[in-house]
Amino acid sequence: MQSIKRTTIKDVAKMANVSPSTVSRVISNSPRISEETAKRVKLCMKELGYYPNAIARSLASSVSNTIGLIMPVRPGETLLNPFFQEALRGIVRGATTFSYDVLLSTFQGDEDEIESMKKLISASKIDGVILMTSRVNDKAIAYLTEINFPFCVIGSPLDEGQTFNHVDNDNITASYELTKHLIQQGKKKISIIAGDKNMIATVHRIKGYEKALIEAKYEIDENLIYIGDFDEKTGYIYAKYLFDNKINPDAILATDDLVAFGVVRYLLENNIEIPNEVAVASFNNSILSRQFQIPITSVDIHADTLGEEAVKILLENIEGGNIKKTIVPHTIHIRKSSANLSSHF
Amino acid sequence: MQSIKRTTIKDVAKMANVSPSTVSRVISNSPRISEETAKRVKLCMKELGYYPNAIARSLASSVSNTIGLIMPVRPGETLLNPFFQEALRGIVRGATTFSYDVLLSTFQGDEDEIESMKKLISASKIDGVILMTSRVNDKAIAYLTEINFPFCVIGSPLDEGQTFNHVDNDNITASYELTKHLIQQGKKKISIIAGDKNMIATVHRIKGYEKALIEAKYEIDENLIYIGDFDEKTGYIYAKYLFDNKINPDAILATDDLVAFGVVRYLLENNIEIPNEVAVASFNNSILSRQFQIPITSVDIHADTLGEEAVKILLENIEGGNIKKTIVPHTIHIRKSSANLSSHF
DNA sequence: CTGAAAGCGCTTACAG
DNA sequence: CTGAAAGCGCTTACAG
Repeated sequence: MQSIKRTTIKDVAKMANVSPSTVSRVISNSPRISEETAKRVKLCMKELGYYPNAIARSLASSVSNTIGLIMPVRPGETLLNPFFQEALRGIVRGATTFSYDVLLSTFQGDEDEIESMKKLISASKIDGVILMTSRVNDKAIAYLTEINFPFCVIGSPLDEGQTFNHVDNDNITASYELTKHLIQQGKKKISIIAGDKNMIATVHRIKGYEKALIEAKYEIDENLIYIGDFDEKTGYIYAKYLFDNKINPDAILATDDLVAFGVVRYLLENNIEIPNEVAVASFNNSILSRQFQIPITSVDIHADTLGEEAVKILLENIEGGNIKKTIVPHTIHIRKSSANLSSHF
Repeated sequence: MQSIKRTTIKDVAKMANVSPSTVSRVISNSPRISEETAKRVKLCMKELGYYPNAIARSLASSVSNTIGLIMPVRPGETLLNPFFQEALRGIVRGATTFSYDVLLSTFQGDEDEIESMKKLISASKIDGVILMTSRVNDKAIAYLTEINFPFCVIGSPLDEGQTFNHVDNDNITASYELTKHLIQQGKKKISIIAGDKNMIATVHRIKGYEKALIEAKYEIDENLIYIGDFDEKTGYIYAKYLFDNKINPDAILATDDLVAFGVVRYLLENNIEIPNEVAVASFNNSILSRQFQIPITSVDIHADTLGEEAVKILLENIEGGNIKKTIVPHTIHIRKSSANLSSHF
């Protein structure tokens, strides 16, 4: 098909008896074109089956109408978490609304993160970037800020000192409320098993947990706080550790459903009764948390909304808007893993 | 940052005292450049922090190094199915291996499917397309074949008559084996609840089911065959229908885990014992099928491998290769929903 | 092995 | 309201 001559703006111009400039203006809906001319040109475009070449347009105008999605470190892993899938759904929905495409770009194996980003941006394939996470001392955020390239983070700055476009939940409050719920269930020894310690979300969720403990005048015990990865294994391993070492908490807060699944699996295997002996609660409200062997109390962070809002903020930024943030409200779903429910919630 | 003059091939040429053509050849590793020159040019590129502009390159060479991923009809729905997530993972992995990016493009709301595709291809943003499904009388496949644009389908032709690049499981055999397993469990009245009837996978899975019944000299009963959507609701509704109307099967085969979840939910709510009264089996082996309230027997179709293989075939096709197909072997996981297991499988 | 020149298909000041 | 011309940053025959 490469051999077939493609229809260009020139063909349309010739047929409509106008200049290519005029056709170009019709395509971009320039107001400076007479209605009559516009109508005629549009007719010719349809007649010829003409569609604009986005690449040529990009080169001439430095606009690609494409959002870059950068996945942290290992794409395989990220893509496994249901959170990503949800967020992606929102991003695609948002992008579609505004006629943008989404480019999934990943870091080549051993390449340096910033190097990959430079390459991607210099390639001119994207107008802006959405980062799926924010980390402590995030290099990607620092770099994008430095070169002043439009971006929006799904996540938050560590504290108020730093400012950049972002959408997030109020993770501190969500975790605080979840912990408080466990306290209200009469739990006295609440452990937290968290994912990746470099993620701001992890830091915030631990903070909220501690805030609730302090408020209830519970002691903050280092033996109850564990940090691993965002996976089942982490949950299983630390749950096992807690009981092997007779630390015996009566509640475990996991910072991600996947972690909670590992925790529950350990508890079930060891015939530890949920929620009476040990209550479990977690984050993300993936379909699994609802349908799990034991339905798990979980915070719905509305990842799809986060994704959609991130697109909105990014596009405003591309248009020249100021730095913005959006906080998406969370919803806590209490289920059997943390409460003796009489009926279905 | 728009104001900052970007480093171009000309700057590198000037610094290295060669022509832009030479720099271009160094970038593309042309063998016709002396090692010495290449080395010098590369040094200058690094010095200047030069990265090639992929858009300009695309326009000049008609190659974008980007794969388009076209999602069927409603992006929101597709993205919900774990199959998609798995396949996407494989696609991204495959694309990364060959230094390709992945463009997620979706059909605008009410636009005609082919119209959207024409627009996307004319835009020159992609070198080839991966289609996530194959359907009966698939218009997208027909169109891409007609214009001879490189593509690969995750799915199969309806029969041997049609040929196009594709990767798939042997769905007929997988479904045949799964049904046979239910028969071997002593089940006499096996119902099948299938997703979207326009999908080739659905057609093939029903075919495999019927093949097993015929072989076992069971009657093929229209009252046992139901077709809906790829969702929980479909499973729930038809399970309810089966029992409300006293059809009372002793096994239900679902063509997707999501459908099976609906089936199981109905059975549990109505205190129908699994697997003794009714056995359940399904497809896709999503994490949920393992961890569900009752672990569900499911066929692992290895969607991530399907995605990765689709990329390989597509790239070969872009390079001018012939039409190919790859069949990825499936794995059946027998779980408690269909068999009384003494130990964990 | 290297360079000059044309061209990829658009956009956009500038001029009228 | 419209057009001629330059330019976006590359690639690639063609010539040497």
